[in-house]
Amino acid sequence: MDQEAYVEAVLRVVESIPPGRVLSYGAIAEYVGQGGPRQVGAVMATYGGSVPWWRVVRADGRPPLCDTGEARAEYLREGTPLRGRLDDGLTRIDMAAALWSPASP
DNA sequence: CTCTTGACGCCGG
DNA sequence: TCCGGCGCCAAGA
Repeated sequence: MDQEAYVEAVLRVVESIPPGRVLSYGAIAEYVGQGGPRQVGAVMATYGGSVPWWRVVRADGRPPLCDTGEARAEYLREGTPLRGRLDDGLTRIDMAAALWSPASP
């Protein structure tokens, strides 16, 4: 699998994530079956601008570090399952409820 | 060829 | 919860 195919595979998965749900970098890498979480992150850093990047989160339920606050607004708008207080800037995602599986929509 | 770096992940302390 | 360390894979210096 060449670079372009890998990038497309990753973007395809990210675009297929329904509103209100999320996937972790690791989960995406696992589903694509190539590379690791860091590779997915690298793809997102370059081409993430054209996909719903806020639906891609860390395995521990935190949004990407690069998030400047836009993600939190999206979660509120889409009704993504969150945990804890939302006004403390530490928006965490309820992984158990929000994690989505590409294979079983 | 080696070393550093990164939108990561897991295990302690 | 926060912090640090180590593993991980690929790209760039």
